[in-house]
Amino acid sequence: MTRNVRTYEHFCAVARALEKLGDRWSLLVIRDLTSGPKRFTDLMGRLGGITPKTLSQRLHDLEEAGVIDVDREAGRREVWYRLSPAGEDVGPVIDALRLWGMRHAWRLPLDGEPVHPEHLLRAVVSAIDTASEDRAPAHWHLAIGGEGYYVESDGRHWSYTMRAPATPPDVTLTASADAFKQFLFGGRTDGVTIEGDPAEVARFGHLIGTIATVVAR
Amino acid sequence: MTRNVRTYEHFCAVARALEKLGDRWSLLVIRDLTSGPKRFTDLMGRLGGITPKTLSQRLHDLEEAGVIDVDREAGRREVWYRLSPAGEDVGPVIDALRLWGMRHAWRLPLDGEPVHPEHLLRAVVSAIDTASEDRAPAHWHLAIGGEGYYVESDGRHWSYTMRAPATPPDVTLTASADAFKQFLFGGRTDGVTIEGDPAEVARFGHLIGTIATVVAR
DNA sequence: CTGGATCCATGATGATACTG
DNA sequence: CAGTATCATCATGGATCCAG
Repeated sequence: MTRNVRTYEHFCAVARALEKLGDRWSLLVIRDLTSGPKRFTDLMGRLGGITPKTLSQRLHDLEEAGVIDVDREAGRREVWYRLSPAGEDVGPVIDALRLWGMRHAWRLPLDGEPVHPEHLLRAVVSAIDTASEDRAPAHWHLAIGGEGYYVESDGRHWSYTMRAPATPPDVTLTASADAFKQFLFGGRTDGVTIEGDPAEVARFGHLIGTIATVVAR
Repeated sequence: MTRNVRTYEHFCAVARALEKLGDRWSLLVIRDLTSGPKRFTDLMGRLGGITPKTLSQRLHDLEEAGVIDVDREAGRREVWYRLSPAGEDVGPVIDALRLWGMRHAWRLPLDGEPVHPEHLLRAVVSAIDTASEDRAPAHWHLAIGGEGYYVESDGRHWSYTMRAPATPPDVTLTASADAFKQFLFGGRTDGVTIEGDPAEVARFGHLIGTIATVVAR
């Protein structure tokens, strides 16, 4: 509201960007909108710890900043929030933060700390795309906790998506959210089913291990 | 101090990075250390608007986070702050923010708003490196307000530095800080001296104009 | 039930002055 | 030069409440 107090008044594009994106929670709201439009309560559920007051204010600020668009259709209860084109352009900022966080601020999940498969998978994909030379086309289907997640390489880059690519998967993994976490951090395959051509499954296992080469020990 | 209150407690590398880098002023402190070690008062001077209390706290937090190293030599008054290797790795985050700020949060400087040539030049270089196909080797020497700034292309990327490259400059520009600002924003060459091979000078003028293609209008 | 708004407590930041 | 001390203000979190 009193946003004019929160400017830096530097003539610098970095400061200017931080005036719009730098408030607490703002970049996490954008992070959670990169996978598609969400409602207020969807965001509340993902942004564990945020209060409705703060989320409401961030959404207003980001709308005013032109970073998100709000769909309020008359006669419909739900309000949908989605990234504007400017909001989509924040992607590289979030990717850079993720990579830095993996390298320099990584730790195993605390007991009881919520672990969302999407955050885990984005970290894995980011590690593979950064640290592996293997970019041959591939498509993995991961069914985690009943939700479908997809990882693919188009031959040049690895990417993460929540919609199935047109190609059939080379590897299919099925697990609960907790079993998947155990698999990633401990290599334990209890409760994890992996199917596919053995060579592709071996490649999958090897690439998943790439994350260890990115995080600082 | 009570930093444990300021965690997000998400298992997500983005949130983890923001816990260490996301406080107000933190990324601007890092921005101003990317051009080399600085003393407390150097930083106070560049970070217009920060209070000594906040700067002191940010420096402590960033030291504790492993992002900066502090040189306190016994028997010497000055304390020098410089980026640690983890701090140098924040560079891509700041570059991504700068590009976003140029695209989506740009405006002309307000009257009286301090304009540091370094911030201006970094924006120019970022624009050229992002939006121009011309990457042929070059070296520009800009003497602005008595300080030397250097821009060069190694044939693949444009970069900014405060130390002179080994090669002789293709273009030399001399101006006061204000005249340089007028030159960049209005194309006015009053008080600006430009020397060099005419073809290289023309190329310089053209590339400087690249910034207009990056910023959103 | 969703999508918030309101009230209060506390922590973070700012303004100003001052010190080893 | 490199901060600290004090006081004021603002932003955020926690809990609760409310309208459609």
